[in-house]
Amino acid sequence: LKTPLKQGATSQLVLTERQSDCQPLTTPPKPKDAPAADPWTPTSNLKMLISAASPEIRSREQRKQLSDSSTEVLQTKHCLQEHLLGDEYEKSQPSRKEKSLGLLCHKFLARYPDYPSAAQKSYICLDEVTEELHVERRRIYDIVNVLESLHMVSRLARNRYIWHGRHNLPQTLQALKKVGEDNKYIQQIQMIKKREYEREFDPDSERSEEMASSLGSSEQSEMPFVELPGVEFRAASVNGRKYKSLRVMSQKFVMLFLVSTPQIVSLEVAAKILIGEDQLEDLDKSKFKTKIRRLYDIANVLSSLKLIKKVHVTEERGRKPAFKWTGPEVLPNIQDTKLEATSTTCSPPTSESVPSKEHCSKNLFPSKGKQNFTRHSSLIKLVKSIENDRRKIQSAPTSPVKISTINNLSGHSFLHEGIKIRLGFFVCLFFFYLRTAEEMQMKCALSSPEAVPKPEPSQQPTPSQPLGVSPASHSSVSPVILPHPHSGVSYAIYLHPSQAHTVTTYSPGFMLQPLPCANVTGIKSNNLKVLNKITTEEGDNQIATAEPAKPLAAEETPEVKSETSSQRCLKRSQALQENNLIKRHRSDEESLGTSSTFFPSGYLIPLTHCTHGNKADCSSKDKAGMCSLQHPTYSSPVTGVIPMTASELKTVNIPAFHITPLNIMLSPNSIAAAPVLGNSCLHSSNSSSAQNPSSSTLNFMLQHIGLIPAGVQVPANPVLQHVPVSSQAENTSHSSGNTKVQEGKVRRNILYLEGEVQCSNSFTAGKPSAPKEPQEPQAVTENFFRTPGGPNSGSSPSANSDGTERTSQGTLYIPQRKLEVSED
DNA sequence: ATCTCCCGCCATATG
DNA sequence: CATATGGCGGGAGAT
Repeated sequence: LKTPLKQGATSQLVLTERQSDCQPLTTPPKPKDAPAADPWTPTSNLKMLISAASPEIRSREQRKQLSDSSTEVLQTKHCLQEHLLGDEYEKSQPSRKEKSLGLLCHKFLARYPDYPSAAQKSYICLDEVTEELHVERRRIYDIVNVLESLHMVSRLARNRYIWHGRHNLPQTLQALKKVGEDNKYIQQIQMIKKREYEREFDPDSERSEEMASSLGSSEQSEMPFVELPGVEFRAASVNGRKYKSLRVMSQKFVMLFLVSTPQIVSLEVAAKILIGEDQLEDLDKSKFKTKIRRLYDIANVLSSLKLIKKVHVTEERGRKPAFKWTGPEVLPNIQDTKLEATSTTCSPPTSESVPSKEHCSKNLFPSKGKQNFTRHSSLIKLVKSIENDRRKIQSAPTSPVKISTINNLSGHSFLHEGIKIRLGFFVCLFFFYLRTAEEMQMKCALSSPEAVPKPEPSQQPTPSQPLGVSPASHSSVSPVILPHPHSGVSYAIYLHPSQAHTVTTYSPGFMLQPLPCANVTGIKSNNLKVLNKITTEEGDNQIATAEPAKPLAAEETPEVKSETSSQRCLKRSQALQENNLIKRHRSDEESLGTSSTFFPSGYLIPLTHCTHGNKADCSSKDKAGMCSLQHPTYSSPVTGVIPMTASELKTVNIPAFHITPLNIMLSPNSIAAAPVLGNSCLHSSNSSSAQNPSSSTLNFMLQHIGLIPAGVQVPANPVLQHVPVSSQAENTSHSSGNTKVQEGKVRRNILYLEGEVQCSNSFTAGKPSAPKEPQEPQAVTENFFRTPGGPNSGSSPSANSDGTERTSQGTLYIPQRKLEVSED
C-alpha cells in the first residue's frame, strides 16, 4: 500500500495534467450501474468517480479506500437499487464521502465542458441531472447556486439552466473583486481579526463599538447579487427578488479571497463577515454554525472548480480551517473609468458572447441602469451605496485623492496632487505594491527566460515586457519602518518608488535584484483605486489594514520545482527573497511536520542595501546559488528596514506621525518581530556610514509628503543590530530538515507573517492597546524565532524575543501575527 | 472532541 | 394549487 507516500507529489502532477478535458464522462447511463470489467466491489463505483474527480480527492479516496475497503465489505449494506447488481450486497452507502457535495459537483462538472463553444451550448435540466447523478434535487441546487454565483450557469426557467462554463469566470471574478474592494472587506477582515485578538488578550476592554459604528453604519445592508452582463438572470420572474442567500454568500466568499492579500480566508472570518459584519458580537452560536455549514457547502463546490483549496491556518489560537484561493489571479479592471462613458453595444444576453468589462462594470454601477430586471432595484441599491461611497471619498476632507484622479495617476503624479498625502496612503500603496509585485512576478515567471531583464539599473523599467506585463510605473513606493519613540510600535513610511528604485539598483552585487525592483515595482494606475478606498477608511477613523505581502510561500513546491532554472531565477529575484526563506522553511517544515518558523515577510522594504562590503558575502553566495532552489537569498529589494533610532526621529522633529491624520500603528495582533531582519546584509549596512541611499530617500520622502520641511534632513543612520534570522539559521534549519520526511501526508507549515499595519486615530488615542501590546504577544513571539533546526540554530542572537527591546534600540521591525498554513 | 457537511423538513417562490 | 427552490439546522460520519 504505497499510496500514502506519493499522494502529495502525484496529486500535484495530476493536477496539472488533468483539467482541460472534462467531458470524459460521457453520458449518464449510470456508468456505475455497469460494473464493467471490474468485479463489483464496494469501491468500484468509487473508483470511477475518483477518476473524474480531482487529484486531491482521488488520492484522498485512494488512501481512504485502502483502509476502508475491508471494513466496508463487512457492512453489508443493501443497495437500494436491486437492479444495480444484486450480487453485491454492500456497495453504495458509500461512506458518507461518496455522497459529498464535492464529489457530486465533480460529477456534475464532468458533464459539461469548461469552455463550451457556442456550438455546444448546453442546457441543464435539473431533472435529468438529479436522475443521472442519483441525487436529491436539493443537492443539485446547492451546486447550481454556487455556479450561478460565478455565472458559470444561469437559469433560463424552472428546471432549466444554461451552461456557460468558465468563459465568464474572468469577468465575474473581476467584478467580484471590485465589489469586494468597494465593500471594504479588507478592513472588515482586519477588524474581525483585531477584535479577536482583543478578546484574547484584553477581554475586559470592550471597544468593539467603534467597529460597530464604523462598519455597521456603512451600507452593510445586503449587497445584491452581482451580475454579469449577458449572464444576468433571465426572466424577471425567474430572477425574482428572492434573497438568494447561497448565491450571494458564495460571491461574498469569493470576494474575500480576491481582496485579501494572502489569498487565504479562514472559515471563521468568512462566516463572521458574511453573517453581517455587523455589530454586536452576536455570539449567536447557531447562526454562526449555520453559516459555517453553508460555507462548507460553497467551499466544496469552489474546490471542485479548483478555485480554492483547503488549508489550515495555525495561529496562536490554534488550527483553523481555511481555504486558499487557487483560482486565476484577478487583474484589476483596467478600464474602469472609461466604462461608464462607453456606450456599449451590448450583445444580447444569453448570447455566447463573453460580456465585456464594460458590461460588467455597467452592471455593477449602472449609472444608466438597465431597464428591465427584477434585480434592478437591488442593483440600484448597490449602485447607490457605492456611489455614495465614492462621493464620500471625493468630498471627504481627509481624502487626499480623488478617485477620478487616481485612476489616471501614474508615477509621481499622485504625489503632486497638491493634496496632503498621508502615511496611510503610502501604507496602502505599499501593500498594493507588494501585491503588484507579486503579480508581476507571476507574469514574468511565465515569460521566456530571455525576457528576463538584465541587471541593468536603468531608470525606466524595461518596456520589454512580453505577455503584456503591465509597464512599470514609478508609482510604487517603498516603506521605511520607523520606530515609535514611546509606544514601542514602529511606524512605516513608504517611499516613493523612484527613490526606492534608485536605492535598489544601488547594489550591483545582486545581479537580479535591480530587476525585481525596477520592474516589479510598477503599479498600474488603475490599481490605485484600491488605495484610495483604503485611504478613505483611514479618514473615517477606521482601521485600515493591509495584509502582508502575498504569501509567496503559497506557491506549490512542486510547481517551483518544475520551473526552469531561469524562471526560477527571475522569480526568485522578483519574489522578494523571503520567498526563498519561506520555501526553505516550508520544506523544512514539511519534513519536520511541525514547529513553526518565521521569516521575512516582505513588509519592510530596505532602503538600505548591503554595503558593498557585505555584499561580498551575500553576492558571492548569491552568484553561486543564484538559481539554485536551495540557495537562500536573504536580502531583498523589498525586504529590509531603514533603521532609525527614536532619538533620531525626534531630532528631526517628526513628531511624527502626528502629522498624519492617522496614526499607523502595529496592531496588537502583530507579534512577530521583524522578519525582515533575515537580511544578514543589513548588519553591515548598519555600520556603514552616514549618507546611504535610505537616508536621502527618506528625506525625500518626508519632504515630499510634507512631513518635514524641505531643508530638514533625517539622518538615517542605521542602528539595526538584530538579525533574528540569519542565513545561518536558515541553513541550519534546512539541514536538520532533511531528517525525516513525512509520508503519506505532505504537510506544509507555512508561516505567514501577517503583519497588520493599522491606521486609526481612535486606537492610538489613549488606548491601552499600544502599551500592553509588547507584552502579551511576547510569549508568542518567541516562537517566531525558533527555527525548525532548533532553538539555537538560529544565529539570530538576540533575535529571540522581545520586540520591545528591539524597538527601544531603534531596531525596526514590524510585529507580525503568526499564521501558519498547512495543506494536505 | 472537533471538523465536516449530509439529509431532508418545511417555508417560499414560481408558474 | 402543485412544484420548484432553497433556508436551515439536527445530528452523524470522518478525523
